[in-house]
Amino acid sequence: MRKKIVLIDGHSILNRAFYGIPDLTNSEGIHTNAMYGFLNIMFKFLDEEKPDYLTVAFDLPVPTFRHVMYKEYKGTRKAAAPEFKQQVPLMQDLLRSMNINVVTCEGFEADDIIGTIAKTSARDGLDVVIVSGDRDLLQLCEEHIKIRIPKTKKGGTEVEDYLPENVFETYGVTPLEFIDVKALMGDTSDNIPGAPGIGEKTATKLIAQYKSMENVFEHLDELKPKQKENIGNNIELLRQSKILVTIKTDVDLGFKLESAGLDDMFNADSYELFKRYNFKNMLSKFDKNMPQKELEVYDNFKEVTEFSEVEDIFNKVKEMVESGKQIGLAVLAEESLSGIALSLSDEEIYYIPCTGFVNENYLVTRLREAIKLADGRLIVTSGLKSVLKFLDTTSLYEYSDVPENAFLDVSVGEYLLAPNNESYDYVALARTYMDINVPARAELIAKDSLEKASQTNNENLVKYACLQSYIYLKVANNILDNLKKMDMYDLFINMEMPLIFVLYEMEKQGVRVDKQELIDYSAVLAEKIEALEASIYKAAGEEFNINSPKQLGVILFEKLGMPVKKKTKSGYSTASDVLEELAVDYPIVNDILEFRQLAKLKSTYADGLTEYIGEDSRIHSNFNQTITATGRISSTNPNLQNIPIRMEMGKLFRKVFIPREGFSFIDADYSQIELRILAHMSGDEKLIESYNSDVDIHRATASHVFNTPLEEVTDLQRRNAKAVNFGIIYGISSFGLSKDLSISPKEAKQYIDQYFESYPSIKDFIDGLVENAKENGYSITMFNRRRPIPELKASNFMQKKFGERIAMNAPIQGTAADIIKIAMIRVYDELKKANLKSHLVLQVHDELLVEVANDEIEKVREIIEKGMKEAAKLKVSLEIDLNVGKNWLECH
DNA sequence: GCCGTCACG
DNA sequence: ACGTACGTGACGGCT
Repeated sequence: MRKKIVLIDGHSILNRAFYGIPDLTNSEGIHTNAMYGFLNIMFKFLDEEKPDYLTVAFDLPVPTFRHVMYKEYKGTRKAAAPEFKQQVPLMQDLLRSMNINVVTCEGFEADDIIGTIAKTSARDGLDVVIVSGDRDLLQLCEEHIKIRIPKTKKGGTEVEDYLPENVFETYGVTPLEFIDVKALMGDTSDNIPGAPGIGEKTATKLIAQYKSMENVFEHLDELKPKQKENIGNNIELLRQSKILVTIKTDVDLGFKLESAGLDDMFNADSYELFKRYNFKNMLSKFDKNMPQKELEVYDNFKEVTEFSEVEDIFNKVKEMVESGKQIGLAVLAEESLSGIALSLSDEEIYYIPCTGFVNENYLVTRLREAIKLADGRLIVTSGLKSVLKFLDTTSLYEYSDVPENAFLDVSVGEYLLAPNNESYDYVALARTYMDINVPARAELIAKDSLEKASQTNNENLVKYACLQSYIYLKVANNILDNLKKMDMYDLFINMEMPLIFVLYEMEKQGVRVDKQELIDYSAVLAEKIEALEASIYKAAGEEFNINSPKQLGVILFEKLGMPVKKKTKSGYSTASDVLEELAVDYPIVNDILEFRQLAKLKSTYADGLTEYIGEDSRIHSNFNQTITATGRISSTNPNLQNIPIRMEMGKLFRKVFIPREGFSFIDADYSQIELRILAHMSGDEKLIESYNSDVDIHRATASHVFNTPLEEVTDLQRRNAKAVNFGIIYGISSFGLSKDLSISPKEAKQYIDQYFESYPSIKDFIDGLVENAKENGYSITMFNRRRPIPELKASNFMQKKFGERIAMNAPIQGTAADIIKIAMIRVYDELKKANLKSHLVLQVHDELLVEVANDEIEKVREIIEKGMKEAAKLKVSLEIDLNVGKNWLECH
């Protein structure tokens, strides 16, 4: 068997990866997309070729012999993007860390290195595979030298493979003749001139016929007069071109095959770098090489079913908790409880399945006994909100006897430390804090439910459970230390941890929805939609799927010939702002707009919400605490934070949200909380004064900006001022404002300039926000919540601007999120303390909806008012609008 | 699984 | 020149 060597054209593959993979940045702001793409391509080829040897060749950033002989060589090539450049040396270091042979050679290019190694290796009896993004290398092709050119197509990479016969099929010339083709036609990207007027077609034809450039020179008389002139007048230049495009195969490299062996690619050094660059899905490659750390622990995972043993474990847990020691807890529950895992130490990690005498009641009882003994945050877990569900489902106990401060939720803690992350599960925590890559749920128990997994693959289920409890316990103090270091311990302990209990209660309570009303409304919508459909089909002259932007685009812009105002990546934009413009001239478009609106209402709200109404006539949506980068909470399954309010047709959905019998709703929302926060944080006297004198804030802004007495501010001026106020909060840009107000960016800029002239301290404030964020790499709220902004380090103009807008917005939006979280906790605590039946049901960013017992309305009104208004002490007052009603529409 | 669209703050 | 306002989630269509 011939041995095989793979040769990679480092620069060209890295470059291809850079443009093929969207920008990626690690937490330090280092761009990693090219490296990531390179590794993907490299692993793919290693996998396919299974070579014995591997070498990656790179250019050096110094002139080569080509530059010396022809000073215009690569002259017009524009400088590479800095995001690319910075990755070149990093890539080389990364490869070296993987013990991969990286070769460079002063005075020569990567092509020459590859050419030399390829030819010598082939001569020495190896199979050679060259991987490059560049067709220039095709000239190296021969029986045992294959060229592979990866192409990034959407849906994966395709590879073009070239052996000599493929080169001939594709180009009609042999690999060696390819050099002459190239010399004749030139190469604009390398600034090689070639003969004027001779392109790829002609050059190929001539070489196919005459076999070499020199032979073409011999037969100039047989050419067309123009070609004869173009080539004949440039013979010297063309000879030089040929030297330039000929890849050297005799460079003195001192290449040793032994040093190109593949050995120990996945070692501790490379692991560090993979982790640093956040190549998460590649870390599993290290598994079989670095298992030591994990295996030890896996051996200590133990399933315990013997009743007396379970008793012993719980007794030990109680002892530990009593003496102030932390334990790790993971609860495995879906429809029902499968079991719990307890981690007491590195040696004692137990999975206790829920079976036999060890039933749910038993487990809950014993666990609660331990929790009640905890003085301090000793019960370490993740997803505490769902753990509470398990602790609460028993009929044996009152849930409220469990002390809140017994728990520590490591995922919520990690969210504060890195709110941009997408996951805070045990896999992510193990990577971040323990440098290990542990199997994810999907790897252990596939798509099975937990119940099914316990029957089919119990061993993996035990591993899944124990791993979690083990990791939670392991990382807890690291996370606490980091929170303290970053001054977020208070935020964690006094805001995020207590909030878990509030959100749990809200989810548990849910909100009542009138199912029949929803179903009826769906039917009404269906009827209207059908009528609109008929009218649209008639106007279009055919039936089509109006919900398909693609089909709709064809009808509107091709068949009906409407002017194209805006395009998307994949075709014509049919977004509502575009359609609204068209509606003036084409009445059919109004029907389409209405159809869209009603279709949305029907699918998302009428039919969508109906699905979620439970046996208790209530919707129990999920409030997620670890999603947003700014600190807001989000709502899913269903999303109850985007129930319509602005449009008449949509509003009606608020009517189906109703309180239970004997209860009412109180809805309270902050009045312009973000602008008030801006007033406070900036300390701007004018804005503070406006709020303290209780004038309409947008009117006051208009008065200042347009230099008009308050009473004379026109509606238009007020509207403009309002838009500017929003703009300030979003991170102002003249372009965004101009779009919002349908004015020119120039006019928008004037408004902004005028605003900043009127409010200089606000300008200073937001400039300061950006400046601080640039200096620190993150923004910060009044309550110390951080948001890292890696975008600020981008050299891409757009991205940096985006980072700047985030830096302006995040502290304001985040502080508002902090404040309403405080309010929620206070309202929750007060309701509980007063032993009231009323409870929070929804939070919509600046609004709280409370289901209130009819005999508690006045008390609860006071609690809400106090809780919200006094949630933070600002330089301006926090005002709320509060209403009582019999449905959500009525009280908002 | 991504895109375009649109619902909310 | 670049080509956008900040933060979310769900749906239908399409690949």
